Amino acid sequence: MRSETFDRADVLDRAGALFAEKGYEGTSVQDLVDRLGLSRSSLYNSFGDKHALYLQAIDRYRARGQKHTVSLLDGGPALASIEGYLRTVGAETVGCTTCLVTSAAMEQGLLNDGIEQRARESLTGMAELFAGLIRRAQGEGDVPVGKDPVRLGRALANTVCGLRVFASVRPSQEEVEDIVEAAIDSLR
Amino acid sequence: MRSETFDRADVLDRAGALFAEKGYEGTSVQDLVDRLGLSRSSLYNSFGDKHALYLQAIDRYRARGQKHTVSLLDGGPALASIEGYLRTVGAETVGCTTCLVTSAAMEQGLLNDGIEQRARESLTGMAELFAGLIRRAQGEGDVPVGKDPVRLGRALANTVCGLRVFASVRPSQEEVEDIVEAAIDSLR
DNA sequence: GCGCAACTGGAACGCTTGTTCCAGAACTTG
DNA sequence: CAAGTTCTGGAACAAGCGTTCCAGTTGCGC
Repeated sequence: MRSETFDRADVLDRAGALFAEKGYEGTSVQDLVDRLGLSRSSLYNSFGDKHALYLQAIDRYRARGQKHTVSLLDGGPALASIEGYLRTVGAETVGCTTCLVTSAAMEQGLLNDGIEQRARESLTGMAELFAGLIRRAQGEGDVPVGKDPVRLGRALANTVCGLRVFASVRPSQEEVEDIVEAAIDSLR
Repeated sequence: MRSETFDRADVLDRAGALFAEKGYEGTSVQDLVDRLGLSRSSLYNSFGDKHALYLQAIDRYRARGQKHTVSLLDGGPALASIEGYLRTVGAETVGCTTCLVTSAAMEQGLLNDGIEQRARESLTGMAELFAGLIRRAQGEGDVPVGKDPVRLGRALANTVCGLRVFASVRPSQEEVEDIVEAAIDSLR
C-alpha cells in the first residue's frame, strides 16, 4: 500500500481558485496540471474527469466557506456578527477575491447538472442564516421588531451576491464601503 | 452594389442572447452560425472574429439597455421611477433573463481587454443614475433628506447586480419580491 | 526485499475549436 | 445585360481540447 502523496483538500482549493479565476470553460486540463502540481494521470485517477473535479472543487469551496462563516458568527451579539460578516465580504470584494459559486452559477446556471442546485442552496442557506441572526438580534433589542427577518435576510444575501460580481470589476474601497454600510443601515 | 441582407442589430441581439446563455467560452462559432442565420463567411466578413463579435454584442446590449432604462425613467415622480425600474428588474429575474454584462464581468472580468472597463462603466452608470433620481425624489419630498444619495444609489446598483446572479438560479417570485421590496424600503 | 499501489511523463487518440480561403449563387445598381 | 458586391456552402487548416493508455519509478506495508 501507498497513500496519496498530495493533500486532496489543498489540490481542490487550488483547482477552485483556478476555476474561479478563468471560468470552467476557460480552464484547460493543461492549466490544471501546470497549477496543481500533479500529473495528468494522477488527476484523472484521483478526481475523475474535468467536470467531476469542478464539482468537487465547488463542494470543497462551499464547505470551507461554511466553516469560515460559522467561525465568524458564533459568540457575541447577533448584530455584531452580521456586521462583521458583511465587512469581511466587503474586504474580499475590494481585494477582488472572486467567488467560485457565483462564477459557476453565472457560467452554467441554466443548463448544467448539479451546479444550479448547489448555487441555489448556497444562496438560500445564506439568506436563512441571516434571517436567524436577525431574529436573534431582534431578541437582543438591536434590530426593530417591525422588520421582517426573512425579507431582510434575503436582501442581505442578495447584497453579498452583488458584491461577488463587483469583485470582478476592481471596485474602489469607497464604493464597497457604501454598499456594506447601506446594508447595515437597513437593519436599524 | 448590394447592401447587407441581414439586420445587423438583430444579429447582435441574438448573438448576445447566446453569449449570455452559454458564456463566451461556452459558445462556439458553430453555435453562432446555427443560431444567427448567416454563414460562417458572412459572420467573419461583417463582424470580424469571435471576440470582436462578443464586444459588439455587449455594446449593443448596453445601448439597448440604456434606451430601455431611459424610457422607463422619464416622466412622473422620481421615486415611482425607481420603484418601477426595480420591479422590472425583479420580473426579469423571476423570468431567468440573464444579463450579458454581468455574465461577461464574471467570466472575463479580471483578465480580458475592454470588458472589465465596460462592466464597471455599466455599474457606476447605474449607481449614478440612481443617485440622481434619489436626489430628485428628495426634492419632491418622497425620500428623507438625511439619506446619502450616492451611497444609496450604489446600494441599489448592487442590488440589481445581485438579482442578475439570482436569475441564474431560478429563484421563486417570493424571494425576488422580498429583495425588491427591501430595496424600496431602504428609500423610506 | 518483495509486492502492491500510487505516482510520473509522455505519447497517442479522436474531436472540436477558431480562422481562412475559394468557387459560385443571389442580388442591386449602372 | 453587365459589373460589382454580398452572401453561401463547404473544404481545409493548424492548434488546442479532454481523455486514455502504457512503461517506468517511487515509496509504503508485510
